Amino acid sequence: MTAESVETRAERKERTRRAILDAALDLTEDGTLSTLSLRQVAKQVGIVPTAFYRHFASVDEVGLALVDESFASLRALLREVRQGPVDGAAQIVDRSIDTLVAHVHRHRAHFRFIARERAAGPLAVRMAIRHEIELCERELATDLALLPGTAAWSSDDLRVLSGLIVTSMVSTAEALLGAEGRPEAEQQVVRTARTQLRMLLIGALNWHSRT
Amino acid sequence: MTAESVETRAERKERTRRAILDAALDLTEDGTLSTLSLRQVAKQVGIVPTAFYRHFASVDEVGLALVDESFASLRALLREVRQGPVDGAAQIVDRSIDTLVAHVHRHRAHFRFIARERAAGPLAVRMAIRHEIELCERELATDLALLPGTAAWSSDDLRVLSGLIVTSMVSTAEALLGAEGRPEAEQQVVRTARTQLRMLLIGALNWHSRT
DNA sequence: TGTACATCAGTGAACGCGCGTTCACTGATGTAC
DNA sequence: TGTACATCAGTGAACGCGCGTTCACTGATGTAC
Repeated sequence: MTAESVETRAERKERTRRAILDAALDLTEDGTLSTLSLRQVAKQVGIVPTAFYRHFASVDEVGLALVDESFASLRALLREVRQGPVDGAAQIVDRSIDTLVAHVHRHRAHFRFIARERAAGPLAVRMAIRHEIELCERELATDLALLPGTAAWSSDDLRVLSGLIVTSMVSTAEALLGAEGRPEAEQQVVRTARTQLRMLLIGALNWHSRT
Repeated sequence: MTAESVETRAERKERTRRAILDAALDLTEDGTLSTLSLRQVAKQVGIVPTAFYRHFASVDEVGLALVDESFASLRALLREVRQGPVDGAAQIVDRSIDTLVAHVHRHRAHFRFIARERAAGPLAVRMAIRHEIELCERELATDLALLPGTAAWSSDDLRVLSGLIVTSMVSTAEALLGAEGRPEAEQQVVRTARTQLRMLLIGALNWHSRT
């Protein structure tokens, strides 16, 4: 047997695992994790239902793996935005939203999954998602502290602003998913998101002068 | 038979219908509408599964009825807030949030239901909820137009601000649900919500002077 | 290199269970006369 | 007021179906010698 024609047992196993994750992501598009059946997944993957157990102990465990995956790519996105130049507020806003839009396009299934399971998933999955979002808020708060103008802010205020921005971005992502396939609706969502973020930043810039 | 001991057939039927709605609301607490089975509901109500069909054609129809109910009480809330005096911004913020907190306490099950089904419910239910939230945004935009300082705003900007406020309130409601039974966590949510709304309003008040 | 054994991803039959939905029914409530 | 009939909320048996999970298995891949 030639070197390229073989696949080790571990590689085959990994391929099946991937296929299970992809199938779960795909089948979750209509319905939620808790309506997803192990047998449906197995059927789509092309294995017998019992073979599922070689990879995961339950469907919930697949959910947790998908949460990890989704946020791994989301954190990559945030790192990207963060490494950009710190120019004017308007540029930061535009760049952030453009990056978000591109990311939602590339990882639509993951975003859909998170949007659904965040509210309706199994308890363990909901907790995992909540935790990841909190991490995002905390990281953003750290970054905000480095911006000019926030030097005198309390850490509470930084967290509040960070939470507000994250909430707005999450709802923008959800709106983008809702506008799928309708470019004009998507453009409207983008315009709205831009204005929202700018309003937020103006509120923030005027914050301490007012309180 | 004495007049008070009897119940008309229509009254009995209405009572069973109510019991079905309550059971659905209760059983939906863990899981979502789509994992809720007609037989579970019937069992909790104390009727035989087939009797369910005398009241609803499907579980989804129960969901739509619950959406109606939830937003009926929510609109009553909004009317209440709206009829209050138009005093300072800080007072409006405090009053709005206090009213929201009280309402979430009184209608916890309904809010949970909406939070879940908004993201994960059957298509018809998701659409109904989205529509109701849009109505709220539109009504709020109309009210905002009457406030001093927004006279020169475009209707687009009014809608953006309104959307931002509604999004923030929805996420506050969700956070309140998550803080159930932990008063100190709830107080934290309330403080955060207050600061968020104030930041938003400061952004709004400085909006046209900056753009 | 060749052989003997271990590992383990995937198989397939079988199980008991709760599901939505059908159907013909019952008997109390309501109504027309 | 009394009677005869209509209505209709709730009954209960029955159906076929997909579900998660068990178990003993197979046979290709991996490893020790």
